[in-house]
Amino acid sequence: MPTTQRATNRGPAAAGANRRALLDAARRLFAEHGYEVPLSAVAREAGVGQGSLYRHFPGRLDLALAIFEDNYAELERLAADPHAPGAFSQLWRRIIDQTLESRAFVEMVVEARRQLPDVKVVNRLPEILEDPLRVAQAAGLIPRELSVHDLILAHRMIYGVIVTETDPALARSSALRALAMVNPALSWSDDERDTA
Amino acid sequence: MPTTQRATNRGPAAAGANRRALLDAARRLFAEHGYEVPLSAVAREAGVGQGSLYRHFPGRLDLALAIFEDNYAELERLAADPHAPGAFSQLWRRIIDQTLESRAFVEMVVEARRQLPDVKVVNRLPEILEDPLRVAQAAGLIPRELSVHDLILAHRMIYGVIVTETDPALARSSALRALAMVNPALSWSDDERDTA
Amino acid sequence: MPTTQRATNRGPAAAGANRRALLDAARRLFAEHGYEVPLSAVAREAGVGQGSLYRHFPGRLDLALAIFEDNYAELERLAADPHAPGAFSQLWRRIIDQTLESRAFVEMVVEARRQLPDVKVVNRLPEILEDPLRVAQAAGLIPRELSVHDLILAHRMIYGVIVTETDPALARSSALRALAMVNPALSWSDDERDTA
Amino acid sequence: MPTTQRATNRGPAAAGANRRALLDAARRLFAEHGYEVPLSAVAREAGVGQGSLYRHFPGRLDLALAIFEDNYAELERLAADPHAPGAFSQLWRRIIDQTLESRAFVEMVVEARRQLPDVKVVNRLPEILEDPLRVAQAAGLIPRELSVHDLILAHRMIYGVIVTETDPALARSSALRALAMVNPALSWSDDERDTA
DNA sequence: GATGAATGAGCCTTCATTCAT
DNA sequence: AATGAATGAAGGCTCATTCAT
Repeated sequence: MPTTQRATNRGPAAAGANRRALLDAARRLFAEHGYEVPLSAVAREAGVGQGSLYRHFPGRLDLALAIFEDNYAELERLAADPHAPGAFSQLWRRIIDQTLESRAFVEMVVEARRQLPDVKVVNRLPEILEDPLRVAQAAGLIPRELSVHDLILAHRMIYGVIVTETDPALARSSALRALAMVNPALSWSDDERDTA
Repeated sequence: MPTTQRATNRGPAAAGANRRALLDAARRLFAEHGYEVPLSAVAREAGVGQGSLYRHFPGRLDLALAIFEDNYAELERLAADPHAPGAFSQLWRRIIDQTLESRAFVEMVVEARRQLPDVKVVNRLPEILEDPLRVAQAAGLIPRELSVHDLILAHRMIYGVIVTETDPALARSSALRALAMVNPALSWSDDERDTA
Repeated sequence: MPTTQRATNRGPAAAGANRRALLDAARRLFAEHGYEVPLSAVAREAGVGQGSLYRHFPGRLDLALAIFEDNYAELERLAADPHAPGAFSQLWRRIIDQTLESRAFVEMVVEARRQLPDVKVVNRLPEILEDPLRVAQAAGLIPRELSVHDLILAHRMIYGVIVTETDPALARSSALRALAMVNPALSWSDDERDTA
Repeated sequence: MPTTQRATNRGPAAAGANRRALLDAARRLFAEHGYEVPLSAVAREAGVGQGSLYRHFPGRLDLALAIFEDNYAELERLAADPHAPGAFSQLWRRIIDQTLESRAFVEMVVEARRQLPDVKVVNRLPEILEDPLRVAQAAGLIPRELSVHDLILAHRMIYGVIVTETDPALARSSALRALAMVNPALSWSDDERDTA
């Protein structure tokens, strides 16, 4: 039961970089081929050995959760200063954009929930949205009747629109149209230059 | 996990019955375990040999499409008489209920779309909804500003809500809440006895 | 996720033959390379697909238990007629010979016991030996003071001798020497022609 | 499952200590989980880096041989003064006890022999036993007809008994019973306090 | 036609071994 | 000299698909 002769080994130095590469690869491949891509493909795409993938992320779910984590972290940065001008609007757009970027998200959420006994996959959006929403409502930018929970429900609805979109190129405009149906204040005209 | 245990080799006789059994089994297992259940499990659940499964449905997708077909057929029956009282309302509810019954639908649609070059998975809802909607609008039951495409978009939104619901028991009420957000005329109070 | 093109498929007819081929291959490879041989090697040696191996024997242990079973079955045949002349002596020799044939037996037993919660790997030797031993004692061939349990202990001792033998060619004579040490009535002179 | 948690990188200082820690860990894990425990587990249990394990012991076998070595060294200390009262008896008991302590010994021996062309795994028991045995025989404590080789054969028999024992708690008494069968002079009554 | 065993590609995972730090 | 991450071969297992009966 002997083993092998390897080629390159960039040593433990690559540890951090590998983790990042794996996350990026996973994000890319999940988006492109769905949540069920072979993990071996993720390792290959990341330019990393199978073993390293497993060291960093013992299971597919850990990869998914780490991506969630990243996304949440970005949103939390955006939500950190609720009084900045356009804080809510930027935050909300970013949430929708993240969803557009990862069509596989639904599958991930579904699977994550199927597999994790209970909490674990906490929805952190409520806390993230709370302050920015209040400020935006005080400024009259968002109708008072919209609660944080309404927004989260709206977000889930957008998931549905995105994931059922035949042509990826249309996903964004469909999502905006859907948002407008829910409440015009939650949508925006996407005139090519990402204007609000 | 077998639910429907058929007896033994019933010979060529059971030809038609097998098809039904397979569809039922697939519907059940897709709902319970997701679109990716082993096809062998479907055959087993149907009490049918592996080979028969393949004769009737050469691939997973064919199974999914046949289920779509069934659903559409049911809806078309409902839409056949647009002037029957409550025609639109019943049709619309059934659409939502079908969606609730098959949480795996999203995955199926997604996968079906990913794999089929183009058409093939035609969305037949537009024709189905057209007449009943017009009649309902004429009767003042549904606002004029809602187009067939709006309804289809709403349907896709409901997909999202259902599939992201943590607790299956809450799926229905979340869906209704979401519909109400889109347009109150599309929702209904679900007072336990499925009343409209 | 399509699959493959196979070469030969002798159909379900081969079912029984495959099982036998797998058992034979396992017996051979366990003996030659120890209990930890790759199961894939067993399948290859048996000229059978990986999947068939798993259908017949879901785990390594099932293979081991089936081999035990075979051995026991042979011994039970031998023990069936305790009054046949030389019944005990033949039975006892066969037990020792089986042990010589499968040096990997110790590992198997050890592993089987490590993995199976409790009983399951029943030692069937007591019942097998009981009647033949009594008859042999009545005939004055075996000393009265040897109980069935003593024989089983002796058998375990022989295991130890066989498995620790450096040169396989010496295993048999070492075992006989060991038996003679325990009790001369349990050994025999092995003058090339398997005489008792 | 870590038992011995060492602190952190203690630098080149701990050179010698590491070797000891590795041996202890290996002895423990071999006994607990069998000879095939992952070497990484040994390193972890020893609180030592993977690399250090390899520096000290290039392969699994080296670890096993070092353990043998330790055992032999202890026995040689005991055999150093054959005329001390009870020298043989203590030596013999210790041999049996060592065997009881490492049930994995059989596997190790078997594997060691399988892998090493020839000598290398020298059996040092003959020299160790020689003088103490002669003295004990002269004193009438051990029958003259027992040769050193008989003792070694008896030892191998005890291996078999120990390794096939289902319940580890019974291993010792089974071994003693077996020894008594071989020759009462080789056994002893183990009345709880390890008395001879 | 139905049946169910057979097949084997491919994925997940483990672990011996190397090597930058 | 120690550390621990990286590497990749290899083995276990699953499952889509075929095919003799």
